[in-house]
Amino acid sequence: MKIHSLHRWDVTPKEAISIQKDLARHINTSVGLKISPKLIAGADISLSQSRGPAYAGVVVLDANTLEVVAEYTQRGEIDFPYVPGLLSFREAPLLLKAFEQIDPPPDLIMLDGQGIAHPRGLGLASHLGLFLDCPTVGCAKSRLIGDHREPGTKKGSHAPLKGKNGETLGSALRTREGCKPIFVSAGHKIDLASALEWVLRVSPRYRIPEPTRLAHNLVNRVRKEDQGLRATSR
DNA sequence: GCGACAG
DNA sequence: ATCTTGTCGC
Repeated sequence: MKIHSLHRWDVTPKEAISIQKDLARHINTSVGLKISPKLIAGADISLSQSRGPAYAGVVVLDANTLEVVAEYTQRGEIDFPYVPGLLSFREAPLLLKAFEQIDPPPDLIMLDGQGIAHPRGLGLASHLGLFLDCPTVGCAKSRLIGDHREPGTKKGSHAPLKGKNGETLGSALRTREGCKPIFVSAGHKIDLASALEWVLRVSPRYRIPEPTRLAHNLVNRVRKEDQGLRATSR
C-alpha cells in the first residue's frame, strides 16, 4: 500500500515530541466514524534481547471468517531506543516497510500499542494511521496514560479510560473472562465505539485479538527461523 | 524532586 | 519487548 512520508524518522527524542504534537492535530476519531472492513490487518515486531535484526510482520484476515488471507514480513535494524511515549519512532519505520508490500490494502489495521490514549494524542496506531491514510485501532496490553475503573467480569465488558480533564481516551476492554482487560483506543479514521466493536468481534477466544495475536506469532516464528539459518551459516 | 511509564 | 521452568487457577 501507498506510504505517505510526513517527516523523517532519524530524529532525536526532542524532535520526535515536537512532531507528535504537530501530527496529532490531523487525527480524526470523531464520533460517527464507522467502518465496515472486509480485510483486517494486525501487525507486530519481534526483537531479540541481544543485538541483532528486528522482524516486522503483518497478517491480513478476512473480517468475516477470520481466515488468514496473507502474511508479510520485513527484516531490518532498529536504532531508536524504547522510550515510553515514543514507541512509534522505534517501531513504525520497519512496520511501514512491511505495509509497503501489502496489496490489496486492508480496511482496518490493529496495532500492539496505543491509539490516541497517549500523552500527546499520537500513539503508534494513530501515527501509522496517518502514514497509511487508513483506519487504525490501538490494542495495548497495558496502560500508558489515563484512569479507569475495573471493567465487568463478563467478556465484552468495558470501562472508559479517562484523561486528566475527564476526556475519554479509550476503554479497558475485557476480551476474555478471567483475564486482565486490554486497552483499546481509536487510532485514526474510526471512532471509539466502532473500534471496540471490531476488536471484540475479532477476539473469539483469546485475550489478544486475532490480528495482533497472529502477527505476534508470525514475527516470533520468523525470527527464530532466520536466527537459526544465520547461526548455521556461520 | 518523585512516581509513572505502550513495547 | 525478551529470557525462561515450573506452577497455580478457571
